[in-house]
Amino acid sequence: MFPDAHCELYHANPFELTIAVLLSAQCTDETVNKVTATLFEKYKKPEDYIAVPLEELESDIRRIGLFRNKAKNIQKLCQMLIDKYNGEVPQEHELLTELPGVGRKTANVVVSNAFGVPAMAVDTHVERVSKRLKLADETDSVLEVEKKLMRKVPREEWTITHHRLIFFGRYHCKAQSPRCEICPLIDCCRVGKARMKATKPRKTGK
DNA sequence: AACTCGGGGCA
DNA sequence: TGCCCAGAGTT
Repeated sequence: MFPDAHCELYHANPFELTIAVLLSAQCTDETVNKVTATLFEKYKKPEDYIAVPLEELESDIRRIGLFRNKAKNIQKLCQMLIDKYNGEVPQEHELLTELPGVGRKTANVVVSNAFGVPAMAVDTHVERVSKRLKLADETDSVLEVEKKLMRKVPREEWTITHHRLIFFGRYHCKAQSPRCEICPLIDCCRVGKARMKATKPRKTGK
């Protein structure tokens, strides 16, 4: 769907994408990819996830953080898909957020990457980068950041923009160790220059 | 707004 | 070892 998406899970079908994004909360994409690689071999449809005991599903995703909550949510989610949507993932954002474990960010990722609806998915990376680059105020909530980004970027580029910002935040403008010394956006940054000055003198014998 | 869940990755 | 991480739900 998005050939330059930074993460394998964005190339999955709507159902697998939903499961993968739900699993990705509070852990890195590399970890999720390792688990889903084998998980999607064993579980193909919603029926497959509820056909096994909860303990077995927990064990299958045990390497992911928060795995107990996530396993429980996945089984409830699959049951809801079967009961209400004929086993398919609904395409409406509002219906998606009614699913257990699916919040605003996950729903935005699903509608934009699986169904082609432009959306700005704001996670911690997008929030941090947006605030550093003055695309939003430091005290803005996640929702406020999302609105400001949508205002600044053309609608048809919302989806690819959140991919770019996530990639930039994950691999370059990191939370704890941003690579300010080689950053081309240093002049637009709220904290970059001050940070470089503060971390520069590494051998001041005081 | 603050708290909790939780194993993996990284310094 | 300690600390943080592609969030969501509850209080």
